Amino acid sequence: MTDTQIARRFRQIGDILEIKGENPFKIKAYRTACDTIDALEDNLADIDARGELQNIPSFGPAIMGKTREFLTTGTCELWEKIKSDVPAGVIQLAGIRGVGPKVAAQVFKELNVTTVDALEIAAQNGQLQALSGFGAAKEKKLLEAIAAWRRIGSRVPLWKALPFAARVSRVLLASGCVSGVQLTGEARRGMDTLSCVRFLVAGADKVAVTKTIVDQGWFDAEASTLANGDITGIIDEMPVHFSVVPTITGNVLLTETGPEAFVAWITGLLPGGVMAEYASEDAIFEAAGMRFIDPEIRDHTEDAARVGRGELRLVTLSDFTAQLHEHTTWSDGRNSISEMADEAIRRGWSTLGITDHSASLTVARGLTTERHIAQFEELAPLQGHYADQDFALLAGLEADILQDGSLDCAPEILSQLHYVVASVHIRYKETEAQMTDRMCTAIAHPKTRILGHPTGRLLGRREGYAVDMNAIIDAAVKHNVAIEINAGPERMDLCDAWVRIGAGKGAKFSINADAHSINHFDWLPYGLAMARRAGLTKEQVVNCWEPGKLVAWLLRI
DNA sequence: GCCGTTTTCGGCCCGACTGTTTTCAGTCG
Repeated sequence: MTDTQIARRFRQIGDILEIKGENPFKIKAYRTACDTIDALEDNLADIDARGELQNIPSFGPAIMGKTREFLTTGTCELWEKIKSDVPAGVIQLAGIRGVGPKVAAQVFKELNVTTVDALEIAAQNGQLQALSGFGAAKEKKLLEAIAAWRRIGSRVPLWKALPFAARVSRVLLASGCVSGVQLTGEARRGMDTLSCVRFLVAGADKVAVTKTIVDQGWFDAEASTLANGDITGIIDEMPVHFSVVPTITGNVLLTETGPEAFVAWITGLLPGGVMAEYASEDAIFEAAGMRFIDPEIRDHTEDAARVGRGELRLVTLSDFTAQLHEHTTWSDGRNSISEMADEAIRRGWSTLGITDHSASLTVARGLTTERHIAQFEELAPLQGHYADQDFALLAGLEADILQDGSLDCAPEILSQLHYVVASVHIRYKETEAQMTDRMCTAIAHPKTRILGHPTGRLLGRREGYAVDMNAIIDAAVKHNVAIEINAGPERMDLCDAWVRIGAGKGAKFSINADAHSINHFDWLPYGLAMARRAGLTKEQVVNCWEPGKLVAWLLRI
């Protein structure tokens, strides 16, 4: 078995055990094993040959033993025992909001429901009301949840595609017959969700490359090889397309990246209006009399043209001077204040705002007034220490926007803070009018400088709350509050379409990793993707401003 | 299941919300 197949088996074992009602921590252990294997640099067989399996974090005796069974026999005792206990469709049911493992198991056992379609029909026919714990209201909500699941599930979130792409690159490049791997299409253009994950794979021996791809055991079912040698199929429920080419030329890369309208436009600017063979994309743009046009802006030809003419420069990672929305061990973060600050310095930033959760978010150990005072006592000497290094450590707070729109923080604490990131975490299910009022009230608070993850969406999991985003943007502009582009991979919130509208209304933005550990700063490209697709420049992003200007703005000086 | 260790076994995210129930189970953040 390949490592990918072994990882997949561990995930399937976890899924089945969950429906069977096993110990949740055991389930988590199998899922962790899957993620660990996916992230391994080396392959399992080599690691085992060196006798180093036990050195892999999250590998204990049980996972290690089953890994060896998979490596030597292609299966394991536990898998053979449980694999036919729960149909795959039942596991899928648990992905619907409001349906968890218990309900999935219940409808499977009592109604023999094994697919989402069957569950929908059962709900439409009122069959679920016969089950204990079900009533008309729950049945109605379930039908809505299934509709939402269909909307959400129809596209692949970028956060799911990128780690997969990294694995594809690593494995294919190590195979010996592949000379280059490039992610193209919507993913290269930085879209938050994709209709298909597309790759260009280069290799002199096309037959060998194709065989290598198919033999990895990635595909959920049989992959299809098209007439031109391309391979398509479903991997981990993602539509995936591999274009196999001898070398990755500029014209192939440009065409595969798309979109079609952009390719047609740039082709029209080329000599003779024809796309000839170019070694690189740079060569194409040069021939068209343009500078390099970033993939993220290619969906908007007018902006793309401005980039090409050198009139628009999109914000980039190196433009950041600050991060303004960060958590530490004071709430639900994994690193201390000084660890976060040291990391910020290492990354070349000059300002870091510490914004732990507020008291009402008890799950995340939000700061009570007493603990806030204690945090100030820790912060004060650190601020002096870092000031000596020309680094500003700011006392902030991610304050919950309470139901009445007030900030979740005592006035005596609020007055001591440098600024507040105001976010909605609780009571999502208000009407649009209520939520809009609530958020506009929070935006109007003088301490609020950033509106955190404005829509509350979670890609692939949850649609945002109902809110009038036009009214929110107007309020943010009026009160000089920056709208966050949260770079959490599952959030990418605000989305590019609204960022574009906001920018048109003169809004400011703040791109934040919402980091809960020093590694989470690596997420910034997800937020940048939204900003760059919307055509933002560094002037429109407050945490790209020079430190003096930024701090003055934060403090409303 | 794994982990950390008082090297043997308890802790591991826990409380709010919802729709059911008639005191609670399941889901979610």
